[in-house]
Amino acid sequence: MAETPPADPKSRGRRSRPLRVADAIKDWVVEHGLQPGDRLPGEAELIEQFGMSKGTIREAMRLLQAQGLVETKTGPGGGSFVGEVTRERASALLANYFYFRDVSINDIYQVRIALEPELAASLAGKLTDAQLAELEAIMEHYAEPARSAEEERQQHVASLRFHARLSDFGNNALLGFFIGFMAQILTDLTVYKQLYTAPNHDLWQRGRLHQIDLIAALRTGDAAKAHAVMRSHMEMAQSLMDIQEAEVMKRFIAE
Amino acid sequence: MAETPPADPKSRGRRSRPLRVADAIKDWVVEHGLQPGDRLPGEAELIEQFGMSKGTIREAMRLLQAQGLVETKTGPGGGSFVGEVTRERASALLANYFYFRDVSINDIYQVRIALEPELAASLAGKLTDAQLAELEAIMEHYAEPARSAEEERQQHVASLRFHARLSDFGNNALLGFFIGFMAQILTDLTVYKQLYTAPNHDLWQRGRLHQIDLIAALRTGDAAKAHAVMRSHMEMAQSLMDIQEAEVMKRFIAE
DNA sequence: TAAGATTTGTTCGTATGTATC
DNA sequence: GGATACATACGAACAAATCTT
Repeated sequence: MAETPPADPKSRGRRSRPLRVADAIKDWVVEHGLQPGDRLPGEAELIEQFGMSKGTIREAMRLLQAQGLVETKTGPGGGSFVGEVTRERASALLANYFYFRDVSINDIYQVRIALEPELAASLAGKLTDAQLAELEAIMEHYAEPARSAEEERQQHVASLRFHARLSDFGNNALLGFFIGFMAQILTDLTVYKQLYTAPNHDLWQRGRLHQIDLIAALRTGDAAKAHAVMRSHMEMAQSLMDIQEAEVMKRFIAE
Repeated sequence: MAETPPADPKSRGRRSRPLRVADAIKDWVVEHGLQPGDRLPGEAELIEQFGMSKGTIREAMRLLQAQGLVETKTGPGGGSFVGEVTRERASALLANYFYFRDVSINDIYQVRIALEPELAASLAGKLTDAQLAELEAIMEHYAEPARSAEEERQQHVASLRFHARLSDFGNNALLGFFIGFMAQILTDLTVYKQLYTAPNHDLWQRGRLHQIDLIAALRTGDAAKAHAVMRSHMEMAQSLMDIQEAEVMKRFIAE
């Protein structure tokens, strides 16, 4: 695991005890190659090992818990365990980074336009029938044009889920996370703000046709076609959002 | 800010007190629109406000500290302050997500190939003379071919810094973070493992020419050229790494 | 169902460390 | 250097959760 950078670089030597204990435990996990679910020493043992008080040890565990690196359970058989950082938590922690930074919808789409076609192309011909069926099932949520702002919003969330699922199907965890993260941000935004409140039959139809073409290209394994269709789809979505220069990501997320 | 998702979704109601306090403080920060550096209530005040013990409050602060959301200082005028999540910390937290997942060098390059040309194109004609000069200064670190494995490694780190700086110059914080994150991962990898240990004069020359062409295109504002050159550069780098199917990101990073 | 064992969760009082004035 | 205002750390006790019998 990576060392947590100190907030103040000059405070190298005078890091607090919980911080040092947390680092030591991380190193210990790495050196012993512990896997998610593996047990960590209990509070009592750590108190003895480090020669520190219970409170200090517990603060160290909270530091690790907030990062998703450990989970604790009470009761017999309980204790602290190595945790696998979930996608949700990683998204939440990363979203905090952008909280005080200005990220516009256009910024998000600049990245989506570059990444999503790449994903689509790499997935062409690689999806199972079950996966294709799942994508088609999601599309059923917007088989009919929306009749209200609320329905429009629900459909937009569903279409973002389409992209998030697609990103799960690849075998590139990095690409999958980046795409899923952006879908998550846009979803939160859709739910919180009154974005996408104007049902537009024409755009609905074109967006749906895009996805139908995309599924077809994915099924037949036409990577170039999948890339082109996804690119058109993204560009259309971007122009749709272009008006919305709202601020984005004005919330936190973490444990 | 975003709520920290519980490790176990079913444990909605029985979240521990430090967790609930941390969430309450986050909400309080958001609702009051506090900015980085703004003061949070002191321990004593929080103890009274929440009606909880000092230990519980402190554990809550550790949860927030690990996420980079607060910083604490001792002494008069000290206390807890709203913190801005640094790029380093966000990178570290995100790297933890990938610790137990397999991310290959090829995976990283699939994303780089999609993103870096996009960045280069969007920056064409937008850089100041000072920024261009800084990039050229970095290139000086590999003006001559490496004569040893160690020099080769240093040059590779420097060339990654080139890309990281370039990503800082854009005004898209999202794109900048993604690119900088990948450069960071590759840098750590270069330092830790014996990657890039075979000096290769031919590849060194081609890589350097790429960057010279890139600078020229950025200066003249030729977006298409910048895109193409960066794409070639990335593809060459990828083929260079292709042999290295080593596992990546086998370390943690956080506070 | 109930009791007991185990482990984390929480409190309180006190003392120490640290930075500012 | 001393006083002040904070966070930091310790220790003992008790509470709550959960597994086993």
